[in-house]
Amino acid sequence: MLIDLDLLRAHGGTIHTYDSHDYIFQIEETPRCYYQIVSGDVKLNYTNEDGKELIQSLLTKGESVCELLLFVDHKYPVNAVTMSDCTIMKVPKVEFLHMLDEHPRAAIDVRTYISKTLYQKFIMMQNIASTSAEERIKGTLKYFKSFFPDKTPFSYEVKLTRQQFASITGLRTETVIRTLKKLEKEGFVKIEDRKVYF
DNA sequence: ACATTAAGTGGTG
DNA sequence: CACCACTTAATGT
Repeated sequence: MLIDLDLLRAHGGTIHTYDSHDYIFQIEETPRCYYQIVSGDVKLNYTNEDGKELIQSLLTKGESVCELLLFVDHKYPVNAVTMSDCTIMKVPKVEFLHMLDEHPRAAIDVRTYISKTLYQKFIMMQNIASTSAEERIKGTLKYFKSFFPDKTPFSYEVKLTRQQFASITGLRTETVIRTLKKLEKEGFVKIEDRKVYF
């Protein structure tokens, strides 16, 4: 949990519930609130000029949603879409900023969180900049698993659908499917009941 | 049982 | 690889 819920509540925070596939905010909207996921999964996405969805990042409980936009004067560059039923703590921007002034600990946590996610962005950018689909997928798998404590082979199950995986790597779902099968033959991943283990 | 979504296959450019 | 067409498997109501 990035910031204690009671602290957020004490600064104007309120709980909101969303159904799966709801928009928390959309591209071009002006950021006015801090959002912290209490439960559920959220994706940040946008549609490219070809009409293809590209996922910028995946967020889960405890994380905040595009909080960095509260520190700069820009509109949202992505949509925030729920991927499941969600409950989210929402705090008005002004009160959130006041809270950071009054609680250095929270300010440090936010700074650390932003740094961490920015670092992850660097890693993903390098993965996606790879020329071959195989390297992109390998890199993305390693990236995902890096967040899990169990480092033993095939201990990590990819929870994403092939389609979502494609939207993250910028590849076609057919390419993801075929490459994944190729990686299975190479022993890089294991596939059981259509589930991918790495 | 029927509709919908995801996985998988073949073939073309 | 992307893109298109289509089949098969899995899920949902």
